Amino acid sequence: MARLSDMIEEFIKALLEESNGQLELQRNELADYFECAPSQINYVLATRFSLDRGYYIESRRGGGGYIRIIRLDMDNNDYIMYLLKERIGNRISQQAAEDIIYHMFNKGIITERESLIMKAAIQDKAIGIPTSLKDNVRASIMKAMLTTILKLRN
Amino acid sequence: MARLSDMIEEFIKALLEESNGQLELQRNELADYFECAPSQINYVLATRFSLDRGYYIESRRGGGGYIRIIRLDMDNNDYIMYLLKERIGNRISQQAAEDIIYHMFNKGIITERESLIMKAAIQDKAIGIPTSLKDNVRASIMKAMLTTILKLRN
DNA sequence: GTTATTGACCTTCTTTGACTTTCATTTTTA
DNA sequence: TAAAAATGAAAGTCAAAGAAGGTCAATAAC
Repeated sequence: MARLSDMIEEFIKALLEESNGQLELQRNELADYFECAPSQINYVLATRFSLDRGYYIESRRGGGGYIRIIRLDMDNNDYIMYLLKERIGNRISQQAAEDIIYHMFNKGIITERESLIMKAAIQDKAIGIPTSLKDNVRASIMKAMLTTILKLRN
Repeated sequence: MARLSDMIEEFIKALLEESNGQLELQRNELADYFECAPSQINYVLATRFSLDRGYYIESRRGGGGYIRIIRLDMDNNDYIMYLLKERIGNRISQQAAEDIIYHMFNKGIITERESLIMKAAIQDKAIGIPTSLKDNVRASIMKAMLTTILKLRN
């Protein structure tokens, strides 16, 4: 017997196929359809549609809420995926982050303006908390920005 | 599902477009038109036409009352200076920061891509430290990015 | 022993309605 | 007839209900 998670995964992938790699769905609706707990959907999204696997998820709560799933083009984004999955872990120094940003600009992944804005955001001075945590916060901000860029390049 | 709030927002924005950035309306009339509670209009004004998003509201009660919505139009450099020197102090919430970024995009100070990168950098999730400090770090990052943008413009 | 499933509880955003305040107009009243 | 009171016509406020999605830990299945 096929596992529920797998069935939901297949279902979503079929929808993504039909809809050109981007779709919006209602969590409760989908849970109803599969007669499962709504949180089952979150489980499937977390395990099968993670960033690692090349998907980006955004959602909104409240009336008119939704879950949006975006399939990322991994092939054309090797470098960013490498940065997210391997290069940047829990911590990164300002110098290393700047080098990465500079490199992205050189490769034409981001504009010069974008590179300057990003550099501003990851400066020691901007983060301004005890040094022990700075590199952690920087890594986290850096990954958030990179993830957004990944989405943009789709 | 289309949210009522969004429909009302769009409607008002269209009216503003037609009327050169300033308009007067009757709360009850608009509520009638959308068949909703009058206070729904207040909700839309508070969430979508806030100062941070670049609108100013005045109103008058009683017979012949009205609500006036004014789209603010400040010189872009002045606006950034205002943000740096007055609006953003030591702390700022994610919502307020997002509203400001949205407004800057609307005014053409930054591109959409830049706005998304900036939003990524100031998310709660990206900053990821004790809540008590988040707003401080966000204010600091926000100001660093704005300072860079200001430089770019001169 | 890892992967799935469920359910209880939480957070966010929207919508509604009851009650309040303000202002203009009309009606009383000294 | 001028001040005061009543009336009605707005808009404002706030809390509760409703409508989503999120989290996490306990169990179940493999």
